Amino acid sequence: MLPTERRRIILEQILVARTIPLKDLAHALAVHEVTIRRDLSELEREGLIEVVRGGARILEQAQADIAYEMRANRELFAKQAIAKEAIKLVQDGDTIALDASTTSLEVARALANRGRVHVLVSGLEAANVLAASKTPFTVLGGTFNPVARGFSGPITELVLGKLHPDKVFFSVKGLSLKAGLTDASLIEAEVKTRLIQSSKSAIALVDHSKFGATAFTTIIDLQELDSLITDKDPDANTKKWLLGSGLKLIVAK
Amino acid sequence: MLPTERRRIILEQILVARTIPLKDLAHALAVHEVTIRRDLSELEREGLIEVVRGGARILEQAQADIAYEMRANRELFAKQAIAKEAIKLVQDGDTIALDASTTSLEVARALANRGRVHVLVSGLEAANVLAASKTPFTVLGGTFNPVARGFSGPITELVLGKLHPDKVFFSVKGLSLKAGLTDASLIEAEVKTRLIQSSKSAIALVDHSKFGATAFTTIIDLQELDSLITDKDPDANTKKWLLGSGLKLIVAK
DNA sequence: AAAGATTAACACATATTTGTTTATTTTTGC
DNA sequence: GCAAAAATAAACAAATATGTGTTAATCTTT
Repeated sequence: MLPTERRRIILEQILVARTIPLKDLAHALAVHEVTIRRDLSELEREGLIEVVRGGARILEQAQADIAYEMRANRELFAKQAIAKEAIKLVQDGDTIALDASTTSLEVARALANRGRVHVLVSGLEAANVLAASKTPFTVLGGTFNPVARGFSGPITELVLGKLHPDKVFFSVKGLSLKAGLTDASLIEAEVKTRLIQSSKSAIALVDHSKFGATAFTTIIDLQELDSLITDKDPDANTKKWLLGSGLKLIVAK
Repeated sequence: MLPTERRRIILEQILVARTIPLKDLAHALAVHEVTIRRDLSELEREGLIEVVRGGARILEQAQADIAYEMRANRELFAKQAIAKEAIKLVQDGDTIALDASTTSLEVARALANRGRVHVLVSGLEAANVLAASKTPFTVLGGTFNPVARGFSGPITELVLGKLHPDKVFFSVKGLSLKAGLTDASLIEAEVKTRLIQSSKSAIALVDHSKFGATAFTTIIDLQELDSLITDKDPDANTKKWLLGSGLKLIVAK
């Protein structure tokens, strides 16, 4: 195991437990206490945790970053498979809008260097990915939200009122029969709703871990959706409901 | 010399010469040809150059990135000194606008974690710096310009029409008696002009390497400027001209 | 075919990572 | 307060990884 990987695991552990004894880490990772101690100093130097006697604890200010990183890596394989299907829907000359989700980030990666498209992004990471490639893109603008690592708020709304992308790809926190497509934050959900309404075609990217989950607020009705891409077949009831609303269901393999 | 530094030098050489023989590099850097060869493979792997028989050549698509990096590092010390003076002008509760220049990037770094300010940025790098810190900020939005690594165009103008920051810090390409404050690109200059006009106070950041230079297009009249921060005393004539227009001249030491 | 360029294989020096041991500091129970 | 226990820090050593140069073999170009 690479030192980097070990440190990532340590961070994960600290994030869920908020505080963790050094001995537990040494035992769980089967390395010497001194090694863990050195890892913790390194993570402290990076400003992610605070070393305390007997172990370490999370720094409040680093929580958003770590949580984002974990979110981006969770079900990464599924997200990549979904992104691969997503870009099949993209045609030359299209203007593509992406929300600030980690699934859309994978779409941005897949879109990089594809050429002959213009991308509209609302997330900082997607902007960085596209800036490193040669894909032309426009940032929506707005106030930075450290949790979502995206831009939202009145400036974003202002810009969205003027733009009409051909296709919007977006992700959700939950997909359930009783609540539909839901998201965790009102402000982020508002951006998604606006994006969807201003675009000619809306495509939801929903990996299987979102099935059955209900988050805080509903984004849109299923009727407004054109396609839904996922990585596993949903259960029969959900499938029936999805297909019943007239959308195109794409299952990436 | 660190391998990284050697590779940076190689890139610089390739950028100016566009193509360079392997032997020249080996000789100039006083290392074995094999070492250069391995450096070149690494740079090729990173997508920055193409290895050809006898040496290497620049990849068109990487040119903007490398040029930006070089620009950001040129006169870095001067830029940092200027940024240090700049943040002395910032007061708690201020809304600060930054253009996409590499000097403003240093201001963003100096501003990070200062707290109690809201920053308005038009450059991607500054956004990344602020996102890593805890400083709240808003991105202007707009279409990404790979050369300036900033956002500009109609979307940016739209947003600027609505916002009125307390202070704007911006840099220029040239400062000369005959043309005033000038910049290289019309589109970028337009963003700067709008930024300056919408803000309550405009502060130019001009390191000494810009003295006497005239770039393509004039940004604003000196009269519209409140302060000018530089790192070396300009010549007597220029100084007289600057002070004569009623602005505050700050020389960082 | 000869010259030049590239690749591959090996060796050496240096840097990094990890564990062990020992000394020092901090905490805790009395 | 003091002594025992626990935690930390410092110094050293072994193992591994990385960077560099040498040599020899192979491939391109002219």
